[in-house]
Amino acid sequence: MADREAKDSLFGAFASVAKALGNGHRAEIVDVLAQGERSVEDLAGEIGQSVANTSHHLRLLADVGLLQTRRSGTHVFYRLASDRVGELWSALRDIAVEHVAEIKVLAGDYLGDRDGVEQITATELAARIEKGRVVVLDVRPGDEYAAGHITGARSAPLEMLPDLAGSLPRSREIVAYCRGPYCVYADDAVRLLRKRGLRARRLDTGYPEWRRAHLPTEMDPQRAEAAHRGR
Amino acid sequence: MADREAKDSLFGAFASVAKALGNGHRAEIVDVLAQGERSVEDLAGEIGQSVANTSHHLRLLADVGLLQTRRSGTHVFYRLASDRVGELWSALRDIAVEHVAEIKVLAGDYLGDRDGVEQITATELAARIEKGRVVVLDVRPGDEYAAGHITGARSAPLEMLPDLAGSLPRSREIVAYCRGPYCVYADDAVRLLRKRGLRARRLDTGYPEWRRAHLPTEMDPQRAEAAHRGR
DNA sequence: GAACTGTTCAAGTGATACTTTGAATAACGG
DNA sequence: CCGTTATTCAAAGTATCACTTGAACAGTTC
Repeated sequence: MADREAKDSLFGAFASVAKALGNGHRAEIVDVLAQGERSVEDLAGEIGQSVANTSHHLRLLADVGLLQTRRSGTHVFYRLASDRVGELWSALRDIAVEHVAEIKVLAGDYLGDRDGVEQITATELAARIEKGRVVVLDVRPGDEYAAGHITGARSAPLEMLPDLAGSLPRSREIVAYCRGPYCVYADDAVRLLRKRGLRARRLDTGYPEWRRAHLPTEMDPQRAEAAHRGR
Repeated sequence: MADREAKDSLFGAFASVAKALGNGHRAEIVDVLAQGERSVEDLAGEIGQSVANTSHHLRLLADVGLLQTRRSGTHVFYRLASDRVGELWSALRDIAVEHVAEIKVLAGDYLGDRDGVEQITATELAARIEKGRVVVLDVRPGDEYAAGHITGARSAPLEMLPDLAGSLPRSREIVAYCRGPYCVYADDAVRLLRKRGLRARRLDTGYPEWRRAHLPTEMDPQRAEAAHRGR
């Protein structure tokens, strides 16, 4: 059939998008960008690569349409092209966990022992927030909190958590959350808090999943205004 | 940080799943398997590759956990590891279309001119079926129909459509569907039927999407029994 | 055991992927 | 305009990997 060639080209184009995600560093970039936009320099630090190399990977992702850019002064900010890209990444990650036995081992190596770190689902947490019976801690870096967080959550970056721990109520349950299911911040936070005798659990997912599920979020007033102007 | 290495390994493993989808032939295989299980030989014909090469690609997909196999006599049947894999593929395809301008061109090259091929959404079709005001035609090959189809649909493989066309009511609207949005069968069917003066449209997606949306489906009684035994 | 189907192996082929380097470009502050 | 800072580009280095084929091998059925 003469269509063969056209069909191969079409499916080759579909595949090129998958190929863009088929590299560990680029996967990590997408994972970080699911939190919100970031500068090249920022991302380079986050993934432990040179700026030039990071820029290279970013360009590749942008070329297949997964990322978009915005220039602000001397900085260039990259962001996911749409929420659907974040969903795609989540789906890929979940399927990998579900079907690749090896990943459970690797996740264990990275996250450390999760014994003693109890989890809570997003729907359950949402219900508890409604009833006002829980303190929610956002343990991501401060600027990620400012860019958007679970409504009512308090910012508690890991470095500041030891200082904050004293002011937390012993009577109420504490739930920490961070970037996603494969982010260590919340685990570290829960371990620290439990060591101090507080009742702490972690959200089983992270902020991007929460937001995409249309659960209540809010952002730093300044940011909200800026985002509004950007529309 | 010592975690760097562990993190790279973890994200590398996530990326390996994406890499498996990052090849045109493998993408096509997944697309075909979304209709139901297939033998190696069958798939080789479908994607226009040698059996050896197809087996190779299938093994790669199975190794990252996206496919599973079943042996029946001398044949080995491959299938998607779960519905979620089909969803992942759909999501990838949709994002590619949404963000890669080039794909619209390639799709046009493959599908031909879609002028005159009106579409109908799944929800709209479901509503019309309820009211009994529409004839639904499954224009995929007969065995795909047997493996599962839209409830009430009539099997009308493209080769047999010219013979069947005469028996279709001129008073009612006809909707043809096939494997998915990038499958040409339904387009060809609609063009043929319209040429004969019938009112025909195509479903904008395909059978896999319909089933995953939990809209009503049924299967060949024999198949249903076999599937039941397999549980 | 003959026929059929699928897998594996070894080998050929061709190229691609990733990273670094150094220079170029762009925007800003003064 | 100039120096500074941030990012991108082009090129080269490095390593290796991806894809396909043909033939041998293995499991199943008749």
